[in-house]
Amino acid sequence: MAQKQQNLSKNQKIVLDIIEKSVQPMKAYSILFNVQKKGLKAPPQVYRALDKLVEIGKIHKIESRNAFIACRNSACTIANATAFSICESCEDVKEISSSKLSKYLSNFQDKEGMKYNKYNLEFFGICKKCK
Amino acid sequence: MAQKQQNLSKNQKIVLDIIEKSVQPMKAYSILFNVQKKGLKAPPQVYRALDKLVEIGKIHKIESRNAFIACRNSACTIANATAFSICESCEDVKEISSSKLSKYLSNFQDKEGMKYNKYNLEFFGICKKCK
DNA sequence: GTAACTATGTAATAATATAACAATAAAATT
DNA sequence: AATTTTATTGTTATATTATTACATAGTTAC
Repeated sequence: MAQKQQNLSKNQKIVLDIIEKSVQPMKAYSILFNVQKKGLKAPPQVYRALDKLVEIGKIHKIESRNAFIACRNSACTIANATAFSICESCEDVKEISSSKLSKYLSNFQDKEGMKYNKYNLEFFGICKKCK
Repeated sequence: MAQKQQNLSKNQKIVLDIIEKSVQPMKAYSILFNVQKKGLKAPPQVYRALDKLVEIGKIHKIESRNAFIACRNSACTIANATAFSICESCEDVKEISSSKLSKYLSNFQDKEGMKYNKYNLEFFGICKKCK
């Protein structure tokens, strides 16, 4: 599914483009290497774009892997409720889009009654292929 | 609650000790700095201990913060089902121990029926103090 | 058109983590 | 007790991930 790329700056488009073309999460320096032919030479150029893209929900950071993956959710503005399944063997990562799960977690309240505005959930296991 | 420290090596005890004394998550190099008086001079000494302590569930890594916190759960062997609440203002981190939540997540299955053996969940918000 | 804001380019460096290798110590086996 | 195996330690160097700081340029709002 193609994503709207309006409102994005030149560098943000370049970085998003390379991430969307990758099935798997990409590491920042791998992105940097891949966009050097497009003129982005230094880490801050990549990290700034990444920060913005994460902020607006176009991509998500897989925290346990320090890697970035394009958001494939229909809405694609869900920067605040993310869930992933990660295969510990082949490192395949998939975003989980379960409205049941997201409802459950968005409504979750801890004992002190603290209300959360954001969560990130990472599941680990062995995928079918690797079994 | 004091934790059993049998089976732990010298360096593992030293590192666990410093983490348990801290209310808040500690970063690896902050730990290193703090244990230098005890003779641990180099990063690998700390990282090895951290790896082992994470593996056996004595501590957990807060992935979004690259920091380590002592496990306060009664069982304290829960290395495979972790949930935290993180205040984005004061960076206060608390481990969530809700059997309801852990049951829900441990039983969660995605569309492809992949079964997970591990998860990590991080909630973000503003804590009561900071409100 | 100028002020305020956003984005860019660049160099340097900070922060986080691992590889590789030599040496010791502890546990298990005989 | 000697041997083998396994886990742990110490150390140097380096790899990987991310930010600071500053100069410049483009855009938007008034």
